[in-house]
Amino acid sequence: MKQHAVTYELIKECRRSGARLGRLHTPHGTFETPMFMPVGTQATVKTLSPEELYDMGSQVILSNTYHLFLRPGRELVKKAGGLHNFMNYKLGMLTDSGGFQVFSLGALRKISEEGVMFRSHIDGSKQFLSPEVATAVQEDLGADIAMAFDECIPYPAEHDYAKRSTERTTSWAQRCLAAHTKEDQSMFGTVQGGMYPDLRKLSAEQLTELDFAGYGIGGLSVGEPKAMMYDILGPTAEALPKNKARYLMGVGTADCIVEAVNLGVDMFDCVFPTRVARNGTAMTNSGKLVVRNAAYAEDFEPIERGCGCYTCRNFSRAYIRHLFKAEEVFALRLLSIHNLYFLLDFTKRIREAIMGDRFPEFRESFLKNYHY
RNA sequence: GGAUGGGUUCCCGAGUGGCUAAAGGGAGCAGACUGUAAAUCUGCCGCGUUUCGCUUCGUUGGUUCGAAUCCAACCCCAUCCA
Repeated sequence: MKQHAVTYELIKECRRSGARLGRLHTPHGTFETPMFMPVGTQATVKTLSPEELYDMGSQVILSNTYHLFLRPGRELVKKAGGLHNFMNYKLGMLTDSGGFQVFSLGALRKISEEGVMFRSHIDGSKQFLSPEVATAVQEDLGADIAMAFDECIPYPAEHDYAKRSTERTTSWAQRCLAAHTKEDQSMFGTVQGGMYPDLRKLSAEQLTELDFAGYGIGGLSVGEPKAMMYDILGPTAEALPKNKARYLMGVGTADCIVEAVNLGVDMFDCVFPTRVARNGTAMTNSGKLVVRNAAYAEDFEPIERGCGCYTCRNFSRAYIRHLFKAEEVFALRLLSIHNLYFLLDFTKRIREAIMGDRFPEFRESFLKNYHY
């Protein structure tokens, strides 16, 4: 077994659920799990400064290989001294491999065993991403964690296709590891397998053998019912080694996070809080609140009473709604701050609950009060 | 006082005899958003008992099988002339 630059330390397991309390040791610090990672696709968490992220308790953040590869390009980021220097974020960083773009840019791409041909959504030019290219680009970007290049398939998908795709993800994972040389960076593999338990199990086993530093669970929350996601997630997480971090990719919302923690997941990322914020929706302990709606025109309460975020400490629903109606950019910032704070604080409360041996109670009371 | 242009659904604005409850935009209202092609997208937007009925295009009256569209008078608005 090789020495990884990023390691997971299991601190405590909940005795009445799958929840785990842990620490992620990285070249840029040690971080606590379960953890939510804000997404900064293009080397910026949209609308926010690094200082604002630190203030809300942000630990590891995400950036995206595909997007930075297209613009500004790997050479430029490398010349800048890597992503940390380029965007001046001093804590943990993870780059997604571009595997999700294989899914989300479905109309603009062609997959082969060798890799994926993309038609750039920016200028239409042809671009090629393979396990080797994605790994090399991620080494140039220099995040603490690089993700193996995978294929994220849509839901629904035929078993036959899911099987071939899962096998491809495994062979791509091998190629990624073989190509990876950067010593102060670790690589996580990504489990696929669609909504098929047999494929999930196979994928988890094959990737575990490859001894990645941690494991992403991909291909979930792509449109399937939540119950199905949990059904797949539980066994998948269980099939992964206990001494490695488990990262449910692309999730999400508070209810999904608490359920996934319950099933043994340690890390999360999602565009949901920031995207939804820019579209006028706030996340709260009782579910979403569309602050843009007329109901809040004269509501001078904060988004959520008792919330410690900058937005809630200083501004009312009525004010934020006004900013949205007037299309003022401050509105986007205020809700982005609140939503990220909410999830970061939420995972903190989850950690405290696990530590205090009351995670099942925490989960139950949270879900009871939460409206979808 | 005279001349010309004009008054269209919350606003702007198209429409000049039937295919018009009336284009398009704005405003308003609501919904969606889960490893970011997203400060985006979608729907509603005269009223109602909603595959049908009713009311509406400055006002009143008229022509016509049929009028926002044609005619008359009147009331407003804009510009110009006195």
